[in-house]
Amino acid sequence: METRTPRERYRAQVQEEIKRHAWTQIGAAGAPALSLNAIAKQMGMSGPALYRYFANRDELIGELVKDAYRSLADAFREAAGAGADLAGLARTLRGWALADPQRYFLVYGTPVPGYHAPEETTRIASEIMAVLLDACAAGQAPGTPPSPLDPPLTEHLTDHLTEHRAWAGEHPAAPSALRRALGFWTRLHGVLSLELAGHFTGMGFDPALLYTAEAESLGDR
Amino acid sequence: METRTPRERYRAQVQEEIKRHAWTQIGAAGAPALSLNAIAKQMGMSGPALYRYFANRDELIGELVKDAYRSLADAFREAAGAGADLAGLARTLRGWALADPQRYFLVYGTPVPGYHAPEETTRIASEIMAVLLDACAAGQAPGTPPSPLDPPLTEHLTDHLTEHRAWAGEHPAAPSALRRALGFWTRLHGVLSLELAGHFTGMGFDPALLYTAEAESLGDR
DNA sequence: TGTACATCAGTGAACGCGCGTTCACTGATGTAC
DNA sequence: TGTACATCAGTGAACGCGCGTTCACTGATGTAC
Repeated sequence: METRTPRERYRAQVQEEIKRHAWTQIGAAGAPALSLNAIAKQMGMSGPALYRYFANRDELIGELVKDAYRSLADAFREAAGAGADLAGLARTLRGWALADPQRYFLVYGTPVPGYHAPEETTRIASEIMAVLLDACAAGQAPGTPPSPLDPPLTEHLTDHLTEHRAWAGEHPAAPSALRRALGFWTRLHGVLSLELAGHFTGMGFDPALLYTAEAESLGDR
Repeated sequence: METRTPRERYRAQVQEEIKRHAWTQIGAAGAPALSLNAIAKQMGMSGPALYRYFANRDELIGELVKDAYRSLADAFREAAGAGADLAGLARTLRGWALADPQRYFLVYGTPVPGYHAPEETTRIASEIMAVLLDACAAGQAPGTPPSPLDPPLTEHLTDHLTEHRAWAGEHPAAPSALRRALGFWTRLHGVLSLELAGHFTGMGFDPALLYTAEAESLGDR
């Protein structure tokens, strides 16, 4: 324990208080800094001109979010329409995310504090989930014995999934299929978000290998 | 295909151009909106007073990030010191994340565009990884046969992990232990970040159950 | 085909505001003799 | 113990800036007769 003068102690105290307030501030405002005027300037227009196209800044952001959701839903529908299985959907998700990391983060990244998703967003989200659930249920005939490759399903979790299937749009899939859909989402998102946030850079390591390994971990047959 | 007047087409075109520019802007600036003046006001001080404590805004943010990393490292070290296994570390991680979601997102959320992590941050990150690797290697005697519960390890991935172990600080762990550490990180982060970003809300579903199930998926013995 | 009118994209000035940061200062606290 | 000086936390004014947004306007384009 080093000796500290009263001044040094006081200084450290205020430093801590500043940090505490900074933390609460970060919670209040982490929204993407998006400037209408800067956009206008880049387009060679005056700022007010944008108001012909969007009522205000929030409406613009809302549109961006909706577009992002729609683009993923379209990619999923297209892949499923072409007969993609779970591994195919995994590749689709990765392609969509890598094509535009900012778009990915706008949907799955740090939530914007004030902003709350419009209804259409959640509607599109459940469409995406529906495509995924179809793929999880397909190829799994009723009564198929569980494979050791399947994501773990305790009795407790099985009950919980059976009771709470509203999120799945009451999709008539077995609990094991619901479990696989959840695993798809969380495991692949785990690799993707860490990769896109740069947490693997400097590791000299290829996240794509890990991603495909995780996709294979879902017990698709 | 609905009919559209030239005006409507033009309008839609410009709308798209605006959105395109908005996208590139979002990439340039998603940093947490943190105001020094607002902090000072909340503390009943004048703005310039803060410059007695931090050279500027960026230095303050850097300190917050470093504190966040340190707090997780401390939690991990403490848990490991108390003899926690992988499941225990998983609980530690979840506790740390839920205790302060903002802190979690500052470390693992959408990366701040301009900001680049100071060296100390990466040093702390590898300390955390070292604790995790110890836990992954413990209880797995050399030559232990692989369990079907283990995360999947293709030959290709095994080779890759064996070659690229710099990220693990040259930790003398078997590839299967390295693989488990990676799985720990990505799978738990996947559940956590989706949960904290609110992607499970309105699903009437308990993410904690999914989290523990994923923790069990790591084949800890 | 030509003319009168309506629509509407875009402009420029202006608003109030908060931002980060500098500067010269005041006044309390600590230090040296 | 008392006095002179140095240190340093905090203030208030000021800087230039960019923000979202409003308003009255201009001028080109489309529409109706």
